[in-house]
Amino acid sequence: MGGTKTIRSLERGLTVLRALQEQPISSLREINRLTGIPKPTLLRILHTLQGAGAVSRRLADGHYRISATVSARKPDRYDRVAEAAAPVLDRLCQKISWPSDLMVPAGDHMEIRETSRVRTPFYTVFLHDRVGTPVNWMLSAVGRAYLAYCPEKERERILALLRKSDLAENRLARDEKRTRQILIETRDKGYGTRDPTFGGGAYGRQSPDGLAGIAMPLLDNRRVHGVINIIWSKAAKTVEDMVQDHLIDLQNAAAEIVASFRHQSQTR
Amino acid sequence: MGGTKTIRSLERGLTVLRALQEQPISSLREINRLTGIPKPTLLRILHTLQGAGAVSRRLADGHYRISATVSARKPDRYDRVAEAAAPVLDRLCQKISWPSDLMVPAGDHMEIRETSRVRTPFYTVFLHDRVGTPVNWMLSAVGRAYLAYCPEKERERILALLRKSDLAENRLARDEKRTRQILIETRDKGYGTRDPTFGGGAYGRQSPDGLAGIAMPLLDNRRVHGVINIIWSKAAKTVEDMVQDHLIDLQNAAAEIVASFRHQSQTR
DNA sequence: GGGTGCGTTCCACAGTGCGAAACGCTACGT
DNA sequence: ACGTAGCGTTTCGCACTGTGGAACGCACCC
Repeated sequence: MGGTKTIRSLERGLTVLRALQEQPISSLREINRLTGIPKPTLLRILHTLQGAGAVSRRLADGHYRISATVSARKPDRYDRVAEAAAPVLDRLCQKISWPSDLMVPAGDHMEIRETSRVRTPFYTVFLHDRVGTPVNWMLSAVGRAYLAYCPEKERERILALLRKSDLAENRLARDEKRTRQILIETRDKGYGTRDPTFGGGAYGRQSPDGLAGIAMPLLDNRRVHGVINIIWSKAAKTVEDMVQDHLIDLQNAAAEIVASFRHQSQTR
Repeated sequence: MGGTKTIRSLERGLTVLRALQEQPISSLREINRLTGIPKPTLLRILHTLQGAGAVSRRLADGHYRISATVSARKPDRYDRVAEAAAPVLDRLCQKISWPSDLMVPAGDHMEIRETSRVRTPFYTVFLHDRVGTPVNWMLSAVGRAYLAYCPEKERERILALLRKSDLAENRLARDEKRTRQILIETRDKGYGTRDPTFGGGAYGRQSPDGLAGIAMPLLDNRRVHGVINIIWSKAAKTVEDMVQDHLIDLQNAAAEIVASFRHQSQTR
């Protein structure tokens, strides 16, 4: 056992992996606390693990995330989507300068799981929302895109949940006719847009965020793994112009995410 | 990405892990071929991985085996048992000088999945059989122990299979009454023993191996994960003496294997 | 008994990993 | 607006760790 020499740097690398298995998303500081390894060394280790595809970084806050192909416990389904989405959203943001989010269902709201908001030059505009921020189903571009494309059974379950809600922003769910029409329109266009009255977030936000967005489902064989969007200052550009210029990019991004997600699933 | 330095030794360690994920049981030579890393370096890496619990060695031939807690694809159920059994069988062999096997079901026969045969001083006596060697169900100590303790449904399935067989050594399965009696006796004793006519192996072996054995199921909550035995030269010791001296050790070993196997399963 | 294929050990050298300290950036508080 | 605290990142010189060719030991096979 301890007879021949062991390689310290490798031991420490594995220590980091084990720490990340217990806490799958961690900041540098947390990994440092967990492992006791000095931060400069950790940085080198994490760089190496990243190069080997064993960890990736969350765009939103730079936290380190263990890759699904390494993690021992089976990861949350949406974590795997987030991992696949991160590099694609990053590239998209480099290209079009406006940021994107990945949103996933979370009960009576959607929530942000990944975002390239910090990667845009104008990022101060987008600071309100972080990973985990709840977003309304019925009024948001992302919610509408999801509902329009998800399987009927799932849609019914979500709508039933919303109908029970007393919140003003969920009231629309009770108007079955208008709901249906909105979803049909969404499918016709091929992307989701905000309700004109919607100012971002969920559970009634104080002040509107002044943003606009278009949203596209991550459609994979009739299942929807989440939604990605493009968001921008309402003042800077009309929805029509954005669609004209970049809908195709959003579509490509969605396709790419789904493809790499499916590839990753195969290996497992 | 490549901006900051990466740690070569860690990269290579991960390379080895990936190689082992593709080929979960490999000799040093094979890993060398797969990775291109020189053998002395590999030895150090594998030592380190072993110390971290990421790989273990097969007793039988020293091959390296990726640990179930690291392997990306879900491992064969019995591979996990073998991994848990290896160190226990090793210790047992150190203690009592006679070797053991771990046997698992494999259709119309059982098969050796792990063994401490090479670890005993007298190991030339036991060289006939290796990992993968088939062993008869009805006549062997291990087969009888398994059948005596496995769930009834499974037992019926196996016996039905054997009744269809035309081989001489499976004929006993058609004698329902005697079969039942043998299993009852086995349960009464608490361990399996060979049929007096049995000379080892399966599918009719040329010459009897001159060994005797006692066998104990790896019983876990009504499921049987396999069987372990102790084998020795028939000439050296009677079954009674062996039971007297070491049945308790065999029982302890079985319990220990099941415990560590369950622990390992929890983590996953 | 010589040959072959592997695993393992040795050892001298060079490059690699190391971490304290300094730096930069953002968020907060006042 | 300014100061402070908390993190992530970069620097840099030193020590030591990882490296791999060569030699060894051991089974196994002609």
